[in-house]
Amino acid sequence: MQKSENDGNKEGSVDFIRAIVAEDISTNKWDGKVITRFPPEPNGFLHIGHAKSICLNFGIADENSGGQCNLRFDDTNPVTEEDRYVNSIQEDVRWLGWDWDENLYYASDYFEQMYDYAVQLIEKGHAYVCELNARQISEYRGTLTTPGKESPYRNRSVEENIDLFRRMKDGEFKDGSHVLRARIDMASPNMNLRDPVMYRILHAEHHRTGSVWSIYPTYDWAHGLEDSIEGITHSICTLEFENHRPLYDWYLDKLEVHHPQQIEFARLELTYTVMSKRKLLQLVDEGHVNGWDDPRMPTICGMHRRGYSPEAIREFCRRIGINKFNSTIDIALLEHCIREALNKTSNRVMAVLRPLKVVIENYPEGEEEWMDAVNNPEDQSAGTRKVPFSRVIYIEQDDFMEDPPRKFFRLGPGREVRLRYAYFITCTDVVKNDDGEIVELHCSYDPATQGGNAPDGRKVKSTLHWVSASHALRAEVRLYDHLFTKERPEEAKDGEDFRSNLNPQSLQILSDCMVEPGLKDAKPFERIQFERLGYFCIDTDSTADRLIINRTVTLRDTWAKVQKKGNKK
RNA sequence: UGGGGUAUAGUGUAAUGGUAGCACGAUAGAUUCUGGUUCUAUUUGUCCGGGUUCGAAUCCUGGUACCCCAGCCA
Repeated sequence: MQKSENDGNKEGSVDFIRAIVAEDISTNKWDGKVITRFPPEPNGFLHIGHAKSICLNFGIADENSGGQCNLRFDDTNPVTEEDRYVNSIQEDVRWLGWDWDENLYYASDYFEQMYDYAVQLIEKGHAYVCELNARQISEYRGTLTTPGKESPYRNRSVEENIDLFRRMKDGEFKDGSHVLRARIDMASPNMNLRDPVMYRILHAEHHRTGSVWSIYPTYDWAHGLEDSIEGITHSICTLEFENHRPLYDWYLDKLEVHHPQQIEFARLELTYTVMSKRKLLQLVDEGHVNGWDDPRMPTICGMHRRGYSPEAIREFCRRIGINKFNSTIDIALLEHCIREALNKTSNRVMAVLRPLKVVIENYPEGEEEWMDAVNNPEDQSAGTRKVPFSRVIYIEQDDFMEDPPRKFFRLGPGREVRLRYAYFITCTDVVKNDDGEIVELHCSYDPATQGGNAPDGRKVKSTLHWVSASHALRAEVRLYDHLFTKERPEEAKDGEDFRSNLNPQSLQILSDCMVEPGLKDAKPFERIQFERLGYFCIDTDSTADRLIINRTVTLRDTWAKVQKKGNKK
């Protein structure tokens, strides 16, 4: 995984972060070491945006000899964090293909040391206990254009601060009554430097430390320390923390401890979806989707269930690059990456989503043949299989038109097409019900075309997939489309929000699908291609007697495009 | 009206003073027992204005636009 040879351009072209790392190695800045970290807060599920960060941090560690990437849970806020998130995050990172070896850490492991650091700062006169309430602190902070006011508690003695801080820790005070603040500059143009809060009182049960602490460090105080304690060399984070860097610098300098280099990059945005934890949570809570692992969600577990492969996600993260400005990636690139990966790796199967019965009248009743079919034309080693053929089969409703337009190559009255791996058939009759709907086709077959080739060399314009009626397995297939109808779901009318752009057709359930019998023992998460339709994945809801299958993504479909264009005219 | 960032085809990303390239998308064609895959071709770009230079996406200068910051969230 050396060098992301960014898409065929000159070798050695790397993103600006990797360039910094390479430079630091060549100058021996950190004794040639590279230690990064992925620091999620265990209060939610990982999504594709996190994958970008994961691939960056673990990727850089992986590409450099002796590199190391820590998985560190930033668990400084007990009221939102839970063990189940710790578990799912580890699962997702591992599934994506990364390994933190022994380097699994928790911010809460450092609570004692952070407390000592805070005492040091107090002793040096750099921190004080403030008894202003939250609203007052906010008022005293001033605004973007006007300086703040100093807290009346700002000039307490060191002794008094030490005593008060200890009592905060010992649980003597109520939530919100006291905070520990850094003593910096209430007039700083950078709001983060206007005496930021370091500790707040929270009588809450922490998922790891239980009730031993009644004060908890804020992110801004804790995060730089965590990196410092772990000896992180390159602390990679997202753009919004750029404004916080001077504060982290200040803490680390006052403490005179190891000082990592922070580098900021832009978070991932994707068209037709939302990425913020808050919005994703809302989708789940309000039932717009069926949980965090709903295959429509951009969560890692959702994409896993949908049928995405880790390789495809990693390739996507490699291709989107790293930058310092907000950009929105076209979801078509993600879809391209999954098609590219699955084309090479997934076995082909025939399945009919919307069955149309076809009776081959000159084929002997009660007879069956097992046709040879190639499992994966892109991979010889995948071998072949046998597919049963008989007198009554199903084809796709879309593959027949009674009055076909010029560009429709498939079956129509009097037309001849090939049944993949089977025979050429010609439509001889169309059977309709009382409502005029087509319910059945009668066809004849040419015995000489067994296997799918005509000895006389005649061609057909199209090849259809099919299943034998008496052999086929029934299945429920879930078709997914973009979760939102707009490229940028946030762009909603006045008084409405992103939910107004939800796509009512993002999930379509087909319950009478027919698939090859070979899928009998398919297991959840198994990925396959249904020929001519798309890539699919066995869903976790699947049981021994009920096959449930997700459509990951369609195949590229030029016929659909032709149709669309026709409709517009 | 404060501070911190950023600007290259439709989208994303290269090019650190020397031919603006690549990918995705779109379009056209070839091949094909998947209207898939593969292959070929076409299309569109340096935010704007000055300056330095033989030569500027790159350096200087003046604008413009967008993003972030006023949680005891991370």
